[in-house]
Amino acid sequence: MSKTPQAIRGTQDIFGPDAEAFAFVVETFERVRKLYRFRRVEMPVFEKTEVFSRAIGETTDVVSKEMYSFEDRGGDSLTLRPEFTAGIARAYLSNGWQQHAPLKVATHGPLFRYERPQKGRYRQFHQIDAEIIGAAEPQADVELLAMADQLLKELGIDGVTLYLNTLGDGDSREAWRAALVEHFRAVKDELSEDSQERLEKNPLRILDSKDRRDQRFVADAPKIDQFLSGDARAFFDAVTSGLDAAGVKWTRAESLVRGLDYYRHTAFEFIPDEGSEAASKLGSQSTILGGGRYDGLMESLGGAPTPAVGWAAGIERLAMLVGDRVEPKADVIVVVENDDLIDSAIAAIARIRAGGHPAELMATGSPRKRFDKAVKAGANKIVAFDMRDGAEHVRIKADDEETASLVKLLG
RNA sequence: GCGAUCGUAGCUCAGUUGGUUAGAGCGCCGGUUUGUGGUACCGGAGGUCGGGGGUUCGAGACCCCUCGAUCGCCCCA
Repeated sequence: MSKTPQAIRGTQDIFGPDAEAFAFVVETFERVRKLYRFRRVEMPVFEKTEVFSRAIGETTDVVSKEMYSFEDRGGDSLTLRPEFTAGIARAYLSNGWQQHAPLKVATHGPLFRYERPQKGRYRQFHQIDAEIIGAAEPQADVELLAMADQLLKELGIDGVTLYLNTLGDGDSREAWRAALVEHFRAVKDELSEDSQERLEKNPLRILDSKDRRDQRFVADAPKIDQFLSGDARAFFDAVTSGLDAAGVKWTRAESLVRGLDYYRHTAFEFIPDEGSEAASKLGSQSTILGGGRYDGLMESLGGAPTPAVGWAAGIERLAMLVGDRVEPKADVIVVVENDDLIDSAIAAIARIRAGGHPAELMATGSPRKRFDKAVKAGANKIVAFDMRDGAEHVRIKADDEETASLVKLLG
């Protein structure tokens, strides 16, 4: 038994270039979110278990086997949030945020899912999230997708395609689902074991099965388009024409479905193109940003029918795609080459930092090697304190203009 | 939850069919050298070989268990 405790499986200690990439994703999201006028919200990390079980659906994998649920000291069943949407919906209802509708909100933070860890999949992971609540218009879907598209562009991520589908309204979705069950039940024995199970729990999922045995029957499976009501079709057409107008490229994916029960109408995922650099960085975790419309969710939490759309993206997955970000170098390094001058150096670096320059003090280790360490650290401005002829001597290594401004700063 | 591969200094790795005191490079610390500079040389610290058990005269290596990482399935962001 080793004496130092190990980190919990599936958690990460993010440091160095990885932490810089993580911060870059969050900072870029914050900037883009303001561009689209989404308001910032902070949400609890845990909720009553029923918030998730009712909103997401009892039969989903997330609820039935991936939640971190526990009883608190008062005997209530609580759950560490496995996603943002259900908690935001609960907050919308319990705080009377209807008065702000249509409400555009954004947040980010940790989520928890008890899954087998893999590259790009963790038990504590982090998402950025954007929601528009109380907006029934297809323009809301368009705005949300335009924001996602711009975010990915500003992160410098390319080789990614937006796949778009509609699940229709509640009636369309149910009719389609029933037809799918009928279609696949006829050939049940020839389906993969996984899909035979999906037939009962989540028949839509059979459509994106990777198993060859299933794919034979997927090709001629009923299409959602056959079941779309006139309104549902008009809604989807409005979304796609809005995307075209916004300059957002998209691809129709008829078999794209979402795992959670609450989705209606628009469903979408941003997925790296096969064979692209992005795809190889992500391994088998292909979706980097996904979401859709969830008009039925509020009712499952006891609220009035409320239309809403949202998406979430995994920060770790995005960070893998933006690549290593170098930690910024110090603007100025103050080197103490003689320990008697430490106080002079402390006074100097205080002024430099007050002047707005990121600065580092180099005053440990062999005095003779400190200057070399400063040079090696890559600072372009170095202020060195040393004794020369029995008196304090300050040397500045920088170009002339910078030297002048440093001299002024140091008085 | 299922299947597979892998765990040796801080990092990247070597370590012969099982055989003395487990090594190298980089990094770190110290000394000398250089002295408007990222040099060179010398020295040092740092490993219960992921953890536990077993086989053996002897295990870093072989076997079992366990923990973790990675890859695929499932699921998802």
